[in-house]
Amino acid sequence: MPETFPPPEASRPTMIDVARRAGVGLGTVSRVVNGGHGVRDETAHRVRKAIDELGFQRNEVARALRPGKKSSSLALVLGDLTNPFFASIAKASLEVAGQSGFAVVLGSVDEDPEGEKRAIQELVSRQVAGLMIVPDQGDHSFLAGAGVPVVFVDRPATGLDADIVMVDNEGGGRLAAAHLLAQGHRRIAILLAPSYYTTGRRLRGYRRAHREVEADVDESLVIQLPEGNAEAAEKATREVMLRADPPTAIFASTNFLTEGVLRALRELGREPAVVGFDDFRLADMLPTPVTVVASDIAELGRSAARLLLDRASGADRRPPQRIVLPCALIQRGSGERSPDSAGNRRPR
Amino acid sequence: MPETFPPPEASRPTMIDVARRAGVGLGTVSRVVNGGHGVRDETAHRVRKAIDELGFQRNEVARALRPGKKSSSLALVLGDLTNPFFASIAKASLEVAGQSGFAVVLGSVDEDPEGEKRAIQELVSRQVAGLMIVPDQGDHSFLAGAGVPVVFVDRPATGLDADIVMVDNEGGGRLAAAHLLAQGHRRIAILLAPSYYTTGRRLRGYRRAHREVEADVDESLVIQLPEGNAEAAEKATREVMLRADPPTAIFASTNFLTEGVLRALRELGREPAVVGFDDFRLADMLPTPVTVVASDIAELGRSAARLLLDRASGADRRPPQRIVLPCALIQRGSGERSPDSAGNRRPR
DNA sequence: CTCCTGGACGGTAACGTTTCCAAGGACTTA
DNA sequence: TAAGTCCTTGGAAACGTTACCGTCCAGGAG
Repeated sequence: MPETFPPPEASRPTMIDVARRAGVGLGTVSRVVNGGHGVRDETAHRVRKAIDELGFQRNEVARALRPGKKSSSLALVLGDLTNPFFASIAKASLEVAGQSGFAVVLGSVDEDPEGEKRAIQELVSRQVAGLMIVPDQGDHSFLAGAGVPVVFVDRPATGLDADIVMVDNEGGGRLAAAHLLAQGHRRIAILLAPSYYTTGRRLRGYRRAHREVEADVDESLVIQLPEGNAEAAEKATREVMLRADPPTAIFASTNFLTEGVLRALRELGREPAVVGFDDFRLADMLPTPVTVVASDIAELGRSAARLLLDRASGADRRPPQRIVLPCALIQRGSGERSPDSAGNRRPR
Repeated sequence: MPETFPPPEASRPTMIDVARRAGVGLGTVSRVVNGGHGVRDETAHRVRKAIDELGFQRNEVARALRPGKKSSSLALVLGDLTNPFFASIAKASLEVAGQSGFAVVLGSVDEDPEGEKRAIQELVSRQVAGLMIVPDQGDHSFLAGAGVPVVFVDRPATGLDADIVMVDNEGGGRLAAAHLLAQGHRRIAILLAPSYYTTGRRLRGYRRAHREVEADVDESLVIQLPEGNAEAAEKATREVMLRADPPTAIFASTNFLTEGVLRALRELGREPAVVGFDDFRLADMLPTPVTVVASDIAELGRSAARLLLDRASGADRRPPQRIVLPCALIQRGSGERSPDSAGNRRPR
């Protein structure tokens, strides 16, 4: 016979069941579950025994219903998890939250900025204890009255005075450009993903590095891409390298962009110096290992989660914090090519 | 003066506030919010107006408190999000769930199998509507009475008769080995991560491919690694390649293992044929592009989420399903090296 | 011995929603 | 016209927990 699947709901035991079994009042069970202050040892023991026997587990939803009590979940709103950058943030924040018994609810936002707002409000309606947001531009003032602590990650947002954890983008951009300039490069293309706050800062660092050695920036080498993916970078690289006056070096301001640059260069058989922003897996295994400006992305996630947990618990009442993590240059080869070697060279 | 931060909680409006403002009863507001059946258009309109004016948003926690009503969240329990394999699953399931208005609560389990159990029970206590689990071995019978639908992803688990979505591991293993055998390879090492169900099946396919061409398997080339990471694979590869009778080809049964193999080979300057299981970013950009057996990982996540949503809504009452996705061979170069070229060759 | 104090515990009112039931009105049918 | 039916609506109970407010008892002080 066709058995019914799934099996019928077995209702889980509640505190009332525990109280009955232990022969105590409901309030006492609650006290035991929440740390057991003001309960005699012997009573507490009896309650704990009943809990074990029944396999009782507190219903977190009912708990979160009480006023003031937010649920023990943090929300994390970010873009494409397939991007190792976001994945690292997610993993790290998950770890920190988990250590404090907090779960993490994920909201992904590949779509419009309107989708981000919707996702955030959805999460707020789930009474999360705090929000970690990698904002995709746009105004976040609608969160002002939500009564939920917010930490922005990787980039700031307008309309809300909240904590933020980010990377020293300007310093990193400067580091990359300065490294190339120091080797004599004077025509350094920079590829920028559209409208990200971060890339704007990286560009600033790039300009500053030029100023510091009194080099001019050829504005035609500051390339704003229509999209932030590898394909756009590949196309742009192809175009700029085929110009009459190609750059001798390329600074890709994002890990995906770096990938696109490398693809285009392989196809063209050209080898300008290349520095990428953000490290990526296998960067050291490519035909020419890739020099990058890297930072501790995981720490970004960890700091955000820590900060948020402190805010949520009320332990931290300081004005909004601004945590900036340093960047470091990792030299692997692609960024150490001299300007002369940038010309046409057909490998293999 | 030091202003207090964060600002005091602004209590959000409830249905009761909406009812008062619209001059209707509480039940009517609920009906409107849930689709508005059985409410006169004019009344519904008045209620919606009040909702907009107050900026009301349903409290999902209170909603989930009602018996039978699970929260509109799915749980996803998996290992390291930093592994693109898991990240793809997470992203895809997030997308599908989001389209149905479901959030996804993440539980990560890098630790012991005991940690997995704890994480799962935590999520159950949050009244999630369903669980997607990438089980890390071990018995899952403790979920039998939980009354929550479960879908296992990528590998089965014991102790619970639930839906499962996975990849044709045996077929993929066979595909890889057969490809190498067809080119004359007869000494094909296979690297296996420890105790994963999946790698066991891949080994099976490897053996089957050998049987099909009546080739013997040299058992010393079936290498069980102590750990499933790149370092272990690197070490094992070094050892096996330095033996008197090294293999002419290597089949790495996992994306991380493939990476380790490649590192070791680069260091040794040897070039046996290499086939990896699971595609990975930049595989085509390496000095010798890497041939892999790939499957649609995102589809794994999508299927799991779809199945779970159907179960949760009660729309699907069939006995446990078993969805198996196919694998395909992607030839890029590393898997097409002939047995003769496997010898010592120091590139550049 | 009586009164008071304080710790331990039981009971109960919320929290915000959904759902069920009953009531009222309009309309149909005989 | 009376009875019945359907649609709309309001009200109240319930979900499982926490927090508050009593009550009870033991023990100490007067």
